[in-house]
Amino acid sequence: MVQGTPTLADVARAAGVHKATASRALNPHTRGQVNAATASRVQAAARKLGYVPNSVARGLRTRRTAAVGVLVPDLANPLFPPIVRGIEDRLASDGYATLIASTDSDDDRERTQLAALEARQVEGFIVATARRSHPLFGDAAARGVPLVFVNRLVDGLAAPSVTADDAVGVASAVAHLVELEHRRIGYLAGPQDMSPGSIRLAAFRQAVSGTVVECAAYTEAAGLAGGRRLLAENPDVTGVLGGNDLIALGALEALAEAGLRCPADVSVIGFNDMPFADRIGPGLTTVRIPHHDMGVQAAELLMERIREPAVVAKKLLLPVSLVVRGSTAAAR
Amino acid sequence: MVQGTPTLADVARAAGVHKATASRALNPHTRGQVNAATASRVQAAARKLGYVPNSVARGLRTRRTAAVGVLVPDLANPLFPPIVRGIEDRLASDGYATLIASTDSDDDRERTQLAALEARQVEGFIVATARRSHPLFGDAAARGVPLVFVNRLVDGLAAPSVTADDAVGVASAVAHLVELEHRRIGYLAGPQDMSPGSIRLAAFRQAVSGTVVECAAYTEAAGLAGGRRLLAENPDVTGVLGGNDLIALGALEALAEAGLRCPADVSVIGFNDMPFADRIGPGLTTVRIPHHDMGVQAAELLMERIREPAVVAKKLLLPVSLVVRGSTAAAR
DNA sequence: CTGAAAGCGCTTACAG
DNA sequence: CTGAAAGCGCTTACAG
Repeated sequence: MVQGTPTLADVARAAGVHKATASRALNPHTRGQVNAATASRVQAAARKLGYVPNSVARGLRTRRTAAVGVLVPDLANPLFPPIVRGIEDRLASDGYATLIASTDSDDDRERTQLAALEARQVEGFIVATARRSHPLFGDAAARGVPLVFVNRLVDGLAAPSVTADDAVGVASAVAHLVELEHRRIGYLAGPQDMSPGSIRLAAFRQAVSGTVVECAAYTEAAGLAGGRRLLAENPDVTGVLGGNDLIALGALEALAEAGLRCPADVSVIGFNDMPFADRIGPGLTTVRIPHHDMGVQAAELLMERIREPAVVAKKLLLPVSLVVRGSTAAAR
Repeated sequence: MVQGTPTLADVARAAGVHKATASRALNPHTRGQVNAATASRVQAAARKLGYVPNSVARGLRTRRTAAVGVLVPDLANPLFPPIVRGIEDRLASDGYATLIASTDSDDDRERTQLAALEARQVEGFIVATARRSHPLFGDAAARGVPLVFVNRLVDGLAAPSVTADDAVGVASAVAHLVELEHRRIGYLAGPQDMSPGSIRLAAFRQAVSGTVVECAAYTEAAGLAGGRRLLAENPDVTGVLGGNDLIALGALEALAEAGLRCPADVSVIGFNDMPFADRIGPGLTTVRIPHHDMGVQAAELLMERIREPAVVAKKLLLPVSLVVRGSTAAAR
């Protein structure tokens, strides 16, 4: 009598075969090794008993858990959910599970979470938390842990990555402002210790000469503080580019504080096209990055890496597009 | 010579003890059974080798994987990330991993994802996808799978759950409109096959008599369609309550289409206080639910359930609060 | 306090 | 084509 969840041994007994045979009959890869009649007998027994293979046992035996760890700074940050959703979709299509961990960009939590997920024998990681100089992930890569970075790059590390084409994004945002005859353009840069911050800033400097203020974080609060500083340093500015949408939102607040209207007095552009950017203020003009697809591609790259660890690491730059909304208008 | 990741056997060899002893020395629960000197020798060896226990092997042996499955309709829906973040935080503090799956409220995907996570031997589920009548989860509960519902209830199921106090939320929203002297109030109800939809609608009906339009989904598009219908049926309406924030956003669009201003002509209230509700339109007045805490409490309840499966199921109603912003004003 | 053995549920060379 | 055996890396009664 079978009780609890049935095991392979139960199925084998019910079908009158050895459990090795039952295993072969049930696994699509090995089904060909089994007599067709036997195989269907086993399958019938499995169905009848409601047998579901125990993934933990299989994972221990095969050393393949079909699970992947995803490290994000904060799942509640609107940038990440669509990326994670893309990851999840791609992984699920290969039967892989998504283990998610928010690190709050805290070194200790990062280390702990990475270790905990490694202990669970995940087959690889998708990392959205990396700073430009980040020994933790350099070490992991060196240890041979399959790793793909998404929306982030680590300096000097030849690991696969999927990022948006930040440089083109900034260039097209600046071009848009220039076309609207803005001549005094300010940039509220994001933190320079993460790759998007430095890449976008470099692109801004290459595109135009303007006042640059570095914000302490990719947050509204930091954008507000940065916006105040920008207006203090350069009160005549007519166009402001934010390092991301949240910084741009903070900039909108700084403008309002200063009694300036957007876009009548000052145009503002964000970056990322986060959810509801179209509904905020006059509608935020921003650079759209393909969030969901970034997740999908990152998962795809990781699957490749897991299959072929030796293959050369690809760095994917996904195309961006400027989305023009109400926050930009001709210079006054 | 040890190569690859060290196992318990490697540690035992290095410390000159049997692996059973090594296991006991390394596990806080059993450390007391081991001579203190031996224990520290083992721990030193483990540290030196960089030993990390293999969770998969442990899980197979102990039947406890320290992993939990979380089922959401769509992680990219702004309602869920803060809840999931709360879940994750609470689970991580007990060393539990969070396995996340988006189901798109599709029956097949739900079934598949549930089965896949069960096959991975997760110890329980937190379910945010449940409809009021949902045999899948009724069956799972009957099978003895530990289950906690969050933001959703299943009719007639005595499973633990964490929901916001929807009835009080709607009552306070209506009271706010009434206080502002609104007399013609409309309600854009969410889908009635999910518990928040029916609970909120019942609360609305109890609070006031007004025009009710049922929206097909908790989306902006459905809110727009519903808003149009509401204005067609009741052009004099001065106060609109949305079944959630997204529906309220759609209502704002419907008003704009009809040439009505918010709040000058019509006041609008949402539900949930999703991220950036304060930045949308005139600032959305809405009922705040404690997203993060709902996640934390749901995880807490699940941990209890896993520890004590027989204990009576608690249903937690978390307090809500009306957040008054620019989208509501005195009736014209 | 420690060791030897069994076993969690699978898969997979190895024989036959 | 099928079976018997070993083993993935742990934990835990059972002896001693």
